[in-house]
Amino acid sequence: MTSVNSLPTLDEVARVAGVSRATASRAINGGSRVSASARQRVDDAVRSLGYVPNPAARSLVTRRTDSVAVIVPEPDDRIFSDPFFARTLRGVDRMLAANDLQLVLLLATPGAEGARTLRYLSHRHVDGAVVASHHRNDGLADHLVAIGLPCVFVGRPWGGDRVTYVDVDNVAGGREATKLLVDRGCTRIGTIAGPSDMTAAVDRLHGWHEAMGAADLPTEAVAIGDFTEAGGEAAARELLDRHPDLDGIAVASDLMAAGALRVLAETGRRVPDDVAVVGYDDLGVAERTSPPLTTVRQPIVEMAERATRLLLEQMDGSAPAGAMRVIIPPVVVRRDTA
Amino acid sequence: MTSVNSLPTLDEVARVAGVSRATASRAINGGSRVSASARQRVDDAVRSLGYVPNPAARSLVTRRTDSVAVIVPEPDDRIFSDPFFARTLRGVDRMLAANDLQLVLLLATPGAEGARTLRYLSHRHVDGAVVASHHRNDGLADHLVAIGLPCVFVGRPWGGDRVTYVDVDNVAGGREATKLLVDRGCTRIGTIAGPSDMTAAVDRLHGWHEAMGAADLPTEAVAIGDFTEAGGEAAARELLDRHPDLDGIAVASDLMAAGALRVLAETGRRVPDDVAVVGYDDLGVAERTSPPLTTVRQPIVEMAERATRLLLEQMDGSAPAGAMRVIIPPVVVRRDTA
DNA sequence: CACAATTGTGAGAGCGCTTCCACATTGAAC
DNA sequence: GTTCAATGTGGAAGCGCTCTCACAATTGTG
Repeated sequence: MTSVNSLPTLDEVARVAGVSRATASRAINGGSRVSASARQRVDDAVRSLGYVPNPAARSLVTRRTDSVAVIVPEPDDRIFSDPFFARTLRGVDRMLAANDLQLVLLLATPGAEGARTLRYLSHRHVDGAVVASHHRNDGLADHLVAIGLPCVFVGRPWGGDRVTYVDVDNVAGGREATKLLVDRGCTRIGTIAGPSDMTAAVDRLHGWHEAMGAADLPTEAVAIGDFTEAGGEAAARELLDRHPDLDGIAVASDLMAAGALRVLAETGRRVPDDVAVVGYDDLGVAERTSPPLTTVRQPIVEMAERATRLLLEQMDGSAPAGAMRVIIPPVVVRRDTA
Repeated sequence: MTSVNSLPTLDEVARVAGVSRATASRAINGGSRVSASARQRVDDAVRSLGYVPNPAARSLVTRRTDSVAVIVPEPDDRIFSDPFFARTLRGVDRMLAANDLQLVLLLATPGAEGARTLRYLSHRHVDGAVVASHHRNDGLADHLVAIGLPCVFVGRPWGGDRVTYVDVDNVAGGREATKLLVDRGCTRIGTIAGPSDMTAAVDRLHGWHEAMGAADLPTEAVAIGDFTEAGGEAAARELLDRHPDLDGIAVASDLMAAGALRVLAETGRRVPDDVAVVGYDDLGVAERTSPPLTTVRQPIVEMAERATRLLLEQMDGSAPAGAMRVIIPPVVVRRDTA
């Protein structure tokens, strides 16, 4: 009951329960091979002493820490605005909680800070890692493979077949989104792509090119944004400046699309009549734009859960040897902008 | 160099360096009382073996874990939309990183899940805790005090003088915001308050009452929102329904204010000419509403950093005995809605 | 030149826990 | 009644590290 100084140890529990430390340990850890009466006495002792096992001592011998890192290698500003991260965290946490594992969040700003993250991982402070969204050349995948830490990426990583990952089929998503514009009769279709150091952005742009090629349409109208609303605004402005006659835009994220919609409204273009727009993500933003955004759904929470499940399999050794990949088909969500 | 199976231990480092384990340990831990040559040999050995200390073993003897929990006891949906959490995380992480501490994120959904969080904390998996935004009756403050874990709250906790916290003066903030409306000549001023189980919401409402009382204005027009945009929308609708003649609204958060602005636009009211609006938070949302929102700034990142600094003092014993509180004065930010 | 103070070092005792092993007990099988 | 497995139990060996303590080697002081 007293909480100051030196918490009760397993020895004390054993003494109070009148059993050996070994038996007490077994009783506490789901123990098989413990008589009902012993277990009962141990339980009582635990309760009356307020005993809680010392995780350091335990993990010293079990070689497990029962915690998992979520690594978010992202420049600060995006974390604030993008619903992506929060949802990823939620999906992972939900899965971990169900397995009595703790989530350790690593906010890995690139550069010198990144070294800190790598160091932490090397120390085997965690049993595994989920990497949320990573950029080219951050070396994370390589490092994780090198130290042999179980890990899963949410979103296709660069140099991708060495690690397990879960992703939406972004090429197909980009293609479908663009096709929607083609099918409604648009002929001058531009795109606002994401930063070219992220696979999701590259893949969606690739999909756009595929659809444009299939429809025999020109592919000059490309602008790059940074997945933020402000970035989308700037990109839209640039795009419309260069191609004032666009009648359709495929945007690589809803947040950017929201920015683009604002520019379209400002410049007196009606959506979708003058310019049709398709976004990407459908994480809550798309429902709130005006008009509500037609978009491609990324089931982030589900992806995160799936990824975490794969990680758990790696951690308990039940996963097959190589790197696995799970590709989820995209779903187009029709609202009012296309 | 090999990474599979059994990492190198301190013993091996010592052997390779030709010193005792004790000396190796000293050399590695900023050691005083180690000759330059010994230190050099140990450093070389560490490098060549790729040695990293085992944190479990270390914390077993030092009784420190070098990690700090951030507890976010919040229903899921808010975490996604509110910039508050991301910024808090960033402030805390920045401070922890500077002190070589790790951030362990505890997403504590209430109820059964809450028990998991409490259990984790009892286990002394962390050296301290920062609690981000807490609700009445979650018992967190009591529990933390009971187990004697160093902790700091960001935002005034319920039953507040038992734990250290950092907060903006929300009463003053609510008062100033309302006064702004009074001073510009509004006489029929309503408010959209936050949920009454959060101190920030209660305090801001209190400030509103103070300002209204001082100006001798009626205080019937109160609606309650949940700090989300959708909640603000609903509350605004209700408020205008009951009091169609309002000429000013003090809203307890920018997100809710954004919802309210939309309702005002929909119902054909001009802002600020017909109805003036003041928000609260200024975390990026306020700049993007149309028109841009006059609001009260909460310097969240700074608060989080301050809180973390206080926590660190508690952890290293340099803090004074009792519970401390830091109250930051609010700053009104004028834009176009009032 | 004797003595004390300082510095660097290694032996060894734990930190609190899990788990292997050996040793009773017991009950079933023949 | 003997033989064997199954079942509980405790002793004891670590897990990898830090840190106290005793001791040797060095330096400084009178």
